[in-house]
Amino acid sequence: MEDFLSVPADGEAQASDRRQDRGRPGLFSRSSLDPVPRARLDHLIRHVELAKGDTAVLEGEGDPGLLTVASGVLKLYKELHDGRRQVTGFRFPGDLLTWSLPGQSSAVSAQAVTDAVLCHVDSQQFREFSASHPAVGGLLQDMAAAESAKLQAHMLTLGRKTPIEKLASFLLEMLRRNNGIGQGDSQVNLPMTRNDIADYLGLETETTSRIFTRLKEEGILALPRPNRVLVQDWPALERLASGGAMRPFKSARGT
Amino acid sequence: MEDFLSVPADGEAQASDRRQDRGRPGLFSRSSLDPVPRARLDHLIRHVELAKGDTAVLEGEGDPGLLTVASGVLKLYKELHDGRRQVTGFRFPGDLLTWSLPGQSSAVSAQAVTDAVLCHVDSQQFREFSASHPAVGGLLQDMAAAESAKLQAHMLTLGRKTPIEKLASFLLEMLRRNNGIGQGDSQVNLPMTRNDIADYLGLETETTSRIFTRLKEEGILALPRPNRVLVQDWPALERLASGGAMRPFKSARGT
DNA sequence: CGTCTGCTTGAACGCGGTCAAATTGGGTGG
DNA sequence: CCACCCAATTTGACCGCGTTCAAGCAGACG
Repeated sequence: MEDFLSVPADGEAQASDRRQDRGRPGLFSRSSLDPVPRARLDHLIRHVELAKGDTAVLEGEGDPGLLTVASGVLKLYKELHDGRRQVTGFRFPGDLLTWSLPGQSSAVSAQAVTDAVLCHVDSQQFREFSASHPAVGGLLQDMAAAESAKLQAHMLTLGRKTPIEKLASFLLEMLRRNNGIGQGDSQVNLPMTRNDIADYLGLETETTSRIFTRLKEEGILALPRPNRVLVQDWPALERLASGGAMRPFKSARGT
Repeated sequence: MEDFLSVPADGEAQASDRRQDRGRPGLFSRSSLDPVPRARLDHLIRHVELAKGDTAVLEGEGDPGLLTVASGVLKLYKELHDGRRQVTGFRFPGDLLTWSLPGQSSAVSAQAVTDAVLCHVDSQQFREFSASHPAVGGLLQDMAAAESAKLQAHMLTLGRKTPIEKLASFLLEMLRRNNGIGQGDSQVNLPMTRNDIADYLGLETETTSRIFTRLKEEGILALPRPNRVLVQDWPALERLASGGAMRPFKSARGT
């Protein structure tokens, strides 16, 4: 049970993201759980190592079971026949990746954005386990409720926000994610490509790029390198994310 | 415990939708559950009657508990400060409306599209109950997984489909919903307004209306009355919904 | 019969998509 | 260490679709 600690250094997140990543690769590592059920649960876990770009789950392929992220970053997505792609979310260490019902196939695909390690429990085994450990079932319920809230918040973003508001919302999401985890507060490393971000926000890559540029010009953020974001005007960013105006696209290079 | 049967006739759905609606107003009425836990569970239920337009849950207001739909139709939605609205889903008899964690406030609002009756269980009581009845907890897990799959499918629609594809997807969703429940197969009554549909699909009312018209002109469906849809070219509709072309908006009145 | 709400239709505009090309930067091998 | 290469990002120019603004229309109800 100590072998989880042999988690490989995460390929992409290197420079900046290796705080929490190593920490506790157990199943619900972020959650409180009594030692006894925790130990029993750990027996059911199998670890899965992924290289950047590897597919962890493929939509329609049967019963991926319960998967959580031990280290690295993954993206969840769905595709249309002609290749149009919607990224439904990014998952970080400690997050629930997916869970399926015994015998059901997966509703989404998941791909590694960086090298990653997952924790896997067979869905049938988990079902049985949670039946005898109500706290664990409750934990999944909690995570499912949080998941549902997140998905719905993102639906508002997808359906009703302007591109600028979308990107602002996305950046805040990422920023908040590692404020809680420490680091220099108003900077993030974005391990995903502009294309991934675009697919997450229902935009095109070019649009996403242009808006990064615009936010930089407005002095709202700085981009030392494309993947490194540094917030310089929090209030402005938050105003944007919640629908607070600014002319829709170009023009008004506000100094 | 027999008093649930006093379910009021559902206001809007009158003409066509009153099959299943009366039936079994219990909590997980559509699901298999042993008689004993079922009876115990029923003790915790309180029924809530809503008139068309009533608000059942308001985003941010605390702990709505576990709510399911006994009869009628509801919409779930989120709003931006300036009034932009995203309908995240419609809920029909037998559906889970929302569930919250003890003490957590709701992530979405819910409003009655028609007169409706809900089943309500306090979240704390439900938590305790499901701890001693694993099957019930599992049921919620199942519904949560189905919920998550639905939300993600709709994210693909919102972010990546064209307006025509969006409407086609929506119509198929509604059609399938009452094919399983019986009725004349290729017709549905849409209890929600064009505006609700638009807010569900991330479009404007006018666009939605124009596309209805276009689908009618193409001979794909008929609209005896605005709220009554009759499918005439099922394959075409399915082709559209899954991303199968047709010039994006006007032109090409294909006879 | 009048009013009101929801639906439909029309016309014009402008944002974001699309196509195309330049530029950057990270990684590799000489 | 530098030169090179390829993928990712950025920038530019143009165009079309969906929104926006503005009337008409139809059915439901008092």
